[in-house]
Amino acid sequence: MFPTLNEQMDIFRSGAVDLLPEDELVKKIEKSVKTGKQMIVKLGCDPSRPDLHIGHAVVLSKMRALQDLGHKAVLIIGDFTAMIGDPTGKSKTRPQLTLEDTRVNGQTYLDQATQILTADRLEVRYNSEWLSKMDFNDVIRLAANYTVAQLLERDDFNKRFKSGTPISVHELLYPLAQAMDSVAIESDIELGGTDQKFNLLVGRDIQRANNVEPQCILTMPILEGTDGKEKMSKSLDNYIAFTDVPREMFGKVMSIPDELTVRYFRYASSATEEEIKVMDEGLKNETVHPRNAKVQVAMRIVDKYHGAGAGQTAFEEFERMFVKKDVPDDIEELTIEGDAEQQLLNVIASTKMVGSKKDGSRMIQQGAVSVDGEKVTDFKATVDFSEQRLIKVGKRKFLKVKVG
RNA sequence: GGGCAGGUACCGAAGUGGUUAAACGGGGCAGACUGUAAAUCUGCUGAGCUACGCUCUACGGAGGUUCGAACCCUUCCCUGCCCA
Repeated sequence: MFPTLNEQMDIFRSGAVDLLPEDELVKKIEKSVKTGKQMIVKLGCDPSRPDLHIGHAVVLSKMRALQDLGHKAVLIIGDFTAMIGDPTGKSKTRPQLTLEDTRVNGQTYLDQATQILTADRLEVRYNSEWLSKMDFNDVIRLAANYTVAQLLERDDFNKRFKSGTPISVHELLYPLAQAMDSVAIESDIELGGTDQKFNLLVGRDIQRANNVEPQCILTMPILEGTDGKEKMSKSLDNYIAFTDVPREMFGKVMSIPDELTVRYFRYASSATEEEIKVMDEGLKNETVHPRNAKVQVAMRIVDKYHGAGAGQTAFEEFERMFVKKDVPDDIEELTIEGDAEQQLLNVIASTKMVGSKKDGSRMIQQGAVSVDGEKVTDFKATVDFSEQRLIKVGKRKFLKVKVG
């Protein structure tokens, strides 16, 4: 019923950065094949910011691949740990959320994650289920399993400690809380980004201390954001969200630095190893134009989230908009109240096309605003809105407005 | 508990009584350019006002001194370091 060991190992290894300890994993797989019992694959997620981007998809796709092998995926929604606020990669402590907030976010997260995961062989657990039941005794017993020096090995804590940035005690508890998740569900393997390596490894120690067979860990690369420098994250605004409309998604992929094209192809689209190889070689020996390669990647990514064919449409629209400097065809239309003749500044401010009136007047003076293709530079100008007018602010903001 | 150093706009960081909506850097936005929303160059970057000037809000919080405070004083809160 399960594929053979070698076939499975190929899937496990593909694209992974760390797979530790490999010999333990081999034993687990052998046991699973022999007994016909599925392995428990854990993935923890942080519902404090539930908008998934394609960086998250790297790990989720791996999870999906393991589901397809026949293993059981357990998605842990860290509603309890989100109240602590995972300090990962942050120089500052995150805001703490209420349990209620995290529940709502958890559902949103789940809705998006299931775009990649299959509902078969999927179990969703909230970690407040067991963490909220622990009393102070339990916490002390848990904390006794780890030393401060061990926790300070974690890169993030280490940096903060050395630079004198505050670390609260509750943050130190975060890896331990997460490790308790592994105890609770008795996971065989836990997935995560490379930034989670430390946390995942803590899981092994805490499982062992609780007489649970230690999990293996599998880490996937962290995808760079569209700026090509930092990791993709919402706070850096260099992300491509699952929910981005095709046009946005396509454009954002086009904006990544050329060197990242193949990486995005491998980790963000569903390309096969063969396809990746072809593109990589084509770019290296210059038989493939970098732009065309990127277009291909962009189309594949759009297809992945918006269905086959969506990429092609997005591409055509992109061409029209940027290469031919034309306007897109699905512009939002808005009907406003009042007189036919209205001040343009008021209109763009009230429709949120600009941040404030002050901001809007700056935009107009900079020549960033046009009406029906005519640039407007007088911020006191009025426009007759009895007919529908096409307003453009900056490069990408369009709105059709008329008085109704 | 004691000592020292700090808390400035989205972030980092100057400024230590008036010419400070606050230097500079990063980020963001816009314009030009580009295969690209990359790179580069240039400009803008608190808000309101029918407005090239005026008003309001702002330098951890609250008071105070002063004609006038981010800058001085009091007090409170927060952070780091050292000693105990």
